[in-house]
Amino acid sequence: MSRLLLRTLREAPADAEAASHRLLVRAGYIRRTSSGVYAFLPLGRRVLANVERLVREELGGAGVQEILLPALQPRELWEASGRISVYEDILFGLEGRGGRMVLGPTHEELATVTVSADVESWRDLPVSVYQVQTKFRDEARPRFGLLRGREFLMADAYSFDADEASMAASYERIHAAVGRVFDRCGVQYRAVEADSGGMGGSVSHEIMVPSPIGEDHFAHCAACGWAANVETAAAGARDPAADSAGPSGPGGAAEEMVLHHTPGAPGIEAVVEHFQDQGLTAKGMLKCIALLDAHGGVVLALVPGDREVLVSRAAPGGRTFEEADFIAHPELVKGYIGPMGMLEKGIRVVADPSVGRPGAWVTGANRADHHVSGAVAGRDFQVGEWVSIATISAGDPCPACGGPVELIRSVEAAHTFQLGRRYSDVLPGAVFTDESGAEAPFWMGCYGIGVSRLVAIVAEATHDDAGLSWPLALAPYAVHLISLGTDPEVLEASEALYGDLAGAGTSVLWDDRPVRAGVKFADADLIGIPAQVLVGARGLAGGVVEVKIRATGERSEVAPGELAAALPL
RNA sequence: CGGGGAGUAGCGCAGUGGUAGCGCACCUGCUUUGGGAGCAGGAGGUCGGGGGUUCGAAACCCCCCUCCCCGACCA
Repeated sequence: MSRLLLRTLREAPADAEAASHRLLVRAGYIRRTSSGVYAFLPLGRRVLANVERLVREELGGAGVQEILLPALQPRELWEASGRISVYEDILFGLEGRGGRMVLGPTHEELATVTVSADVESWRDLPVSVYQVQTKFRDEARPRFGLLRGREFLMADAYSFDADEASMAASYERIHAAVGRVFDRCGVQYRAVEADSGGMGGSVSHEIMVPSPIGEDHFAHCAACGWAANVETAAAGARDPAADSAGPSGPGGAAEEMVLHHTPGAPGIEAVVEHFQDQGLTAKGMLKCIALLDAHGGVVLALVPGDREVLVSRAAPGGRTFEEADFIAHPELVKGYIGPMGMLEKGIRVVADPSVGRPGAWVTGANRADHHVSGAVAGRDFQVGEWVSIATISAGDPCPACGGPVELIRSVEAAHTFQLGRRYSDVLPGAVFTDESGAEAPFWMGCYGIGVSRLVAIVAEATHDDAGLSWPLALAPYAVHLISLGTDPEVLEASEALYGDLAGAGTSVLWDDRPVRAGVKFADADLIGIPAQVLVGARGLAGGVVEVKIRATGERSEVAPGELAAALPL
């Protein structure tokens, strides 16, 4: 340890917010070099290598073959797959001699063309590959140290199959292997239904680790175990009485709609404020969101004012209106949209079932600075399609069993996708010859594990006030051997123990520094190696050394000869 | 991208126009030595960069860069 590139800090950098970030920096595992970019120092590198080892053992054990794709990718490949527009904002671009290049934010395109070059026949399938690679994403806001960086390490796997059923089987097998990586890290996690987002495909799951610093939420049903990311989970059918029970505000019992002048009040909050003395809450507002579907058609999505619209359900492949879209569609007045007459104008009106509850709504009047009250579905406006498009909230019924769901803050640790033919359909040569002799595109899956992120997740989950506390599987060393004092007898005994342990294949960090005991204790707790072995003159006089288990603080005294048996290895 | 804040020694910070400082860390010596020691001495700075105001700028003004926070966005 006296020669290790390591300096612990008593104070954390001011910019470190998360405990994992502060401690990893203080304990000398990582150091920031620019926003969202970190250097791994010797201790950090060893933890990272341990995550990689688990990944290799589990994915390799599931029959996935390790490859290494370039980080440097031709921009053309992204243009060919059509993902350039989705990823443009976060791509690091470069000018190269051979044309424009990008630093890969992910590797679906490259994996597809690389594997397809060597797979010609259905006889070669299924096949799957993985790599552990640095990804580059110019994140708008890097955060929490290793948790969200602009450069980070990911293990990404890709499966190739001849048909959909086979793809699903590969997906099951590899998804299970991904789960085992997390089992071995000792973190609590849950696989939840997820949105395919920019990746494409249909079925998708995220491995979510509950954490107070998580940036995502998932909905979870304790009764049946159903779980889904709130970005994809639609609220289940609710008791209409529950939704209409709240005050519906002005015009609640009106026979007809009433026009109100509501100057400068776009948005739910402003309108609720305007009518607050009449008891209006967001639940009594009808939220109307203008969307463009995948073909450029206008969709008006209706949900109660206290909910958000799930764009991926209301208009699959579509997006919300931007400024230019409002200019192109003057009948939709930004901030004052109402559903009245929209269906008749040929606009698709999609409403969440909860919009059909009894009672009237307050909503936009399709006229600047005006809202209406007393709007009733079926009487004052028509709905074309009833689809569950409202976000789920805590307490909503579970879509699977009807029990109440809870929302859990969490970190996305891995994400897996059944991609189908999203990439093989559009990239050149991503075909094989099937049993009938015809050319067919691959059925693919992809699987990403945030390797460097996992280091932060585990640090976050296992630390205490004194510092880090690694599970054995990820610890930079298994044993922290601490020599107390400079007594030659102590150093001699320490060196002998070091030799015994190392000889038996145990990784040992030996604190042979000529510093005071207190400094060593504090550093050892900060660094968080699972077992500490204390060698001091006091113990040696009685023929023993001390063992301290970092996670529990449990201490015991053993004879040096019996040390190996006393350690949790 | 919008709003807010911050850049002074490796880390944490003070410094309202007149010789650039403190704590931790670092180097030397002595004492100390089982939970972040004490004393003495020492080294380390383009005060983020550029321009301006001034006899004089770390400080005041302008531009730029970097970093952080809230939001928007996002496998």
